[in-house]
Amino acid sequence: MTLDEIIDKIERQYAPLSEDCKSELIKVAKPLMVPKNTILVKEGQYSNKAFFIVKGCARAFYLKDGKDITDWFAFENDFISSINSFFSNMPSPHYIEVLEDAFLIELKREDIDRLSDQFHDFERLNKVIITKTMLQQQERIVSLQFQSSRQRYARLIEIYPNITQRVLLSHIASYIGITLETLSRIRRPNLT
Amino acid sequence: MTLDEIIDKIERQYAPLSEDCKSELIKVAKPLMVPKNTILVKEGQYSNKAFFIVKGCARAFYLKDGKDITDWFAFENDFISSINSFFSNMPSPHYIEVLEDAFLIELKREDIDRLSDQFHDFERLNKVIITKTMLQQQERIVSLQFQSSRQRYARLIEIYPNITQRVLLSHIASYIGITLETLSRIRRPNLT
DNA sequence: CGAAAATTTGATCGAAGTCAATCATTGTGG
DNA sequence: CCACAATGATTGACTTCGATCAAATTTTCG
Repeated sequence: MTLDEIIDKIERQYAPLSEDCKSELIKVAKPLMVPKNTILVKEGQYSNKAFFIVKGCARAFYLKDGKDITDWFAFENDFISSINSFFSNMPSPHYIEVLEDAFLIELKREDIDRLSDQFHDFERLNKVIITKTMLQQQERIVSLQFQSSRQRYARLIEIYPNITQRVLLSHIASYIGITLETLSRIRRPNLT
Repeated sequence: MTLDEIIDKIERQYAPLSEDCKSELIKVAKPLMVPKNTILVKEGQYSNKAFFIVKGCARAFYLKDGKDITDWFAFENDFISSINSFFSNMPSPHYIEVLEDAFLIELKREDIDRLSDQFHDFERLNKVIITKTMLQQQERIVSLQFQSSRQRYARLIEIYPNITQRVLLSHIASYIGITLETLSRIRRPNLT
């Protein structure tokens, strides 16, 4: 898949870009093939990179009292970054880990900011991506606030039907705010 | 406080605007004085309005199985809208209620969209506001996912030191995902 | 194949929920 | 301007969901 085709995909998924903007974007978009288990961003690092996932998947997680807690999953056509570091310029509380051999596009914040200043189109693309993220987070807050662990798991499966084939249950468990053991019990053949 | 002064405030708080953009914005910004307890948006309504709070405060909440659950607080210099309705064009799952006699600025989505198309500046302002919201939500997710109810309450007080004087405890309780009774116990003079 | 990693299962515990009653504060009509 | 009704907050008793600790079992992969 060429960079042109990938950018087309991004445009279809999010918002269109002018030809000028696209040719500038191509100059700074860095294709990246990375094997499973690669750590893209480490805790404590100032990460000014965002990754678009062409193929594969990744997660953001952090270590809280030695426990590994997944905070975000990203699959094909999603972006992932260390949200706090990228947007607030803080040392990243997150790690970002690639979960399957992946094909990514890396973008630096300085390039994103420059293109956003230069092209109204690109600013809009940016806004659309952030808005989508915000809406996903909104749904997640509602889920964490009022749904039982069963309901949260059911909802995750609704959104990502085959997620269990792609990521470890322990990652899913911490993502929906429960322990691995509880998730295992939830998944057990019904004993009504 | 004049509309000009308010727009200055928004610029300082979020992002600057060109003179052209500001004069267009003034044409569509609608000042609004509303008394305490006013419902600005009702559940089921398609709301295409966002409100900037000059003075006073408001909350977004919804009714889940008859229970009133607060999903968002907004104070001076904050924006509030029915997030799903405004951004995804769905019937609003939320109510928006004014909690103190308030001075608001109402903006319609069609105007916001038009100004965003017309002025790169305004698109950026938009993006900055949405980004800020997204980062707040991020913090809230982390809080709901890993902190005890005590920690969540302490954190809320850190962010809004005098919130308890401005909103009901029942609203605070549901916002941090606990019952009113649990909040009451948390607040009780320490019994270590 | 065999060791390490991932998942399941079991037993017990604790934080927060529910239900119910009481206390405190607020605001309105006589 | 007080009385008392309505609303808001606290407290108590009991229950429940999911956490923790501890194996046992299954899967993955070198």
